[in-house]
Amino acid sequence: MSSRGVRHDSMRARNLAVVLATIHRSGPHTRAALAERTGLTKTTVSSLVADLLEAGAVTETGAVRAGERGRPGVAVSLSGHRVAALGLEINIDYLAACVVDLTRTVRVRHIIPADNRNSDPAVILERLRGLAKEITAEAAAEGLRVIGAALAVPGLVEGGMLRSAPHLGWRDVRVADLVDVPLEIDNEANLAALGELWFGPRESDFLYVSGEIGIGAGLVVQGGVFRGTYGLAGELGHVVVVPDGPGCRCGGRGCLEVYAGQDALLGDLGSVTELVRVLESGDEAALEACRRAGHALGVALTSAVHLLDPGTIVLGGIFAPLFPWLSEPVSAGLETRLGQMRGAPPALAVSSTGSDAAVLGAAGLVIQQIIAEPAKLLGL
Amino acid sequence: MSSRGVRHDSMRARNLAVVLATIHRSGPHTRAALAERTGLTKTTVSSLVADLLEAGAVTETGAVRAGERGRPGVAVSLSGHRVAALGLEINIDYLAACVVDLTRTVRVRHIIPADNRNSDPAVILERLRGLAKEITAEAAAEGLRVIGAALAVPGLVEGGMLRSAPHLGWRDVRVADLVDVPLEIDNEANLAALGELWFGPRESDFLYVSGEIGIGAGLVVQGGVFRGTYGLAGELGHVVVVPDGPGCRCGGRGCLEVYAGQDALLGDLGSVTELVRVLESGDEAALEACRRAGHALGVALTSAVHLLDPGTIVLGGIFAPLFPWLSEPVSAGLETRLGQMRGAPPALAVSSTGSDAAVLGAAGLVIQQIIAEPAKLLGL
DNA sequence: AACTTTTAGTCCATAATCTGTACTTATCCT
DNA sequence: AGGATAAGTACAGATTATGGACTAAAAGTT
Repeated sequence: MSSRGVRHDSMRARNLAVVLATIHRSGPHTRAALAERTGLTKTTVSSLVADLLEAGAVTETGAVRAGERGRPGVAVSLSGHRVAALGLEINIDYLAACVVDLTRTVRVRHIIPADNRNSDPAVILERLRGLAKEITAEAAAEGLRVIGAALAVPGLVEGGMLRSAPHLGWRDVRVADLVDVPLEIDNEANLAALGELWFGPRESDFLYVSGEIGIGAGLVVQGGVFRGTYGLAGELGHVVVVPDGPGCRCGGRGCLEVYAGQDALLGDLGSVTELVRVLESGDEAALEACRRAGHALGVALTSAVHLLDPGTIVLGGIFAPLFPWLSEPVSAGLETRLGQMRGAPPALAVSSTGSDAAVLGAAGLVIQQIIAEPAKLLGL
Repeated sequence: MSSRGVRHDSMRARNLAVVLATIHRSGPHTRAALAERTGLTKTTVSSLVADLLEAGAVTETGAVRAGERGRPGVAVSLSGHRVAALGLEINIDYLAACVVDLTRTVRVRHIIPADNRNSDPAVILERLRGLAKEITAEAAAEGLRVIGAALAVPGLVEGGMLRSAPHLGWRDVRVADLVDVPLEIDNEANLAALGELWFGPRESDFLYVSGEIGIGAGLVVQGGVFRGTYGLAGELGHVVVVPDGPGCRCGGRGCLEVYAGQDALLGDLGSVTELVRVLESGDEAALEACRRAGHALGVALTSAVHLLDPGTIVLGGIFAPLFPWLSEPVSAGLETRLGQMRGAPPALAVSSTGSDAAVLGAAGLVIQQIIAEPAKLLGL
């Protein structure tokens, strides 16, 4: 709730953002079409587009004939040639980075396998800094200037600081000076949700369920992630499934994570790939684990639907490859439990962005910021 | 997400709103203080304040000395003398209406007891129309012009239409032409949450839990109510407490409502007042019912806290008079279950607005709109 | 082939609004 | 009484959007 007044310069900044956002949301437009949609005059739009062209945010991409007669307009599209966003991720067993241009095209991508459990933050961050430098240079070779970055971490983030990442064994780590552009830090599940929004087929509001070692969720509302008062919202993994169930590492009992976390699903198996293999061969213990997890997910998601009212539920992370075995029990659970309360339960979908969701979402967050505040980030 | 461009008139409209909102949030200000806080110049603020004075939204209320020396400034405060908001409520056993001025002072208030269960919408709405007319006239006698209204109903609202109100026995009722000013309709729990925000001691984000026959909740985030994709968010009453518990009227099993709804709490007793009396006399069955309800609330709220991350939890409706008996088991449940996950569980508080919360919140919603868009609603 | 219609985009004078400096007003301090 | 300090106002100037006139480019019409 900005309580700052609007001045001439912020009026123009806002109008630049409106034009850019319109192109971003609805594809290439002629200046005339932009004027129509934004309610601004053709003159004003021309002037705004001129600034955006100069800043390299948009390009003119040939003539389009609007109706049958009249002078054809010139389509103005987002430019993939000048500015770009850097996405970074620290996870349990890898470091990842990608550079994405304004058209949401992934231009460069790197993943370094690593065992980051109980690691020294300084060492890992130094390695990540190197990776960022390298990938920024590769982007520069393609003519792209990275103007912002975001970092996804598997833990709780508050005030730009990593408060705790149990699986990394990190506490209160300040991430600064990693790159020489503005850097955002956010939770893996939140950014994976944005990844699904920006690089998947989603259009509207949805709840992204991120199955990793823990289970997180990111609720996307009106193009942004709902974070709650302290940024701790979306902890689906600790929603209560059985009030007197087995103890959970969080101190609670019968949390979803106990039934559907990676450890519960894998049992003795070493990896999700392996689990999928034995599921395909019809292994009864594995099938039963999936049924149990699906049932628990159905219960927790029922509570989540009642509280959050998402339009769609997207299963991601390790739940994505397991979707064929989870989908049935989860949607059955939702259907019988939600029953009379609403027309139909939210649609259940599988994530399309795979394990890249979080890095991609990190880059997407930056692109979102560029489009929301072009004047600030493009130096207009 | 407005995609409309900013023009000169919308710039001014925004600045009027910024000034008014600053006074509303932080009390009377001199023009100089407003300039400081909004980032606008003194000149601009003077001009904006002049318009707001003329529209009757603010008044000058005497001199204030800022520092030690210098000319004293003139405090500009919200005016309670010209414009007002109408709050309306249809509930199971009464109709209510109130007129509130911009200073949040309740100027007129009426409650008509009535048995609205399984009633004819047309009849009740006609009665409400009469009540609205009457109270508007009484406000006019005090010099107040009602410029907007909102209606609280115990049911699901979608697209300005009452989809279903099970306890009234209403379905798909269109409420139009009830009054001759713009009318909003919303769910009782959502508006009660706003009532707590506007007329209670709350400042920041909180989850308002509304105990009535059903149990609803309204999450207040950044001054507004979080509604979800279809406006169905906050159905705390059907969060799963025991996955295989007793069936609920919603079709699910073991919902919170089964354990902590009015029916479960009252047992054979006729009213909450009566329940309080027997609790005070130490009736063991009643105490046990409260403990059970408190335990169930603790479980459901744990899930809610993990998903929504509210700063505070406010118990309202019938939970308010029962707070002395519920507070202990609820906060114990939250504390042990949330344990390691966050610093401390959200504070647990009792609602101060009593059974008026929803009507008051309805009026508060209108005032919120006046303050957010003064140019539109005051005709500037 | 020339003329008309239609739509896109630009030019330029005008209008709306905010800014900044100078000025007036009101109070306290010495 | 004179000076210092802060609030509020006046007015010229700056910024940005508007609106109508103009140019540009295409298709239809005669």
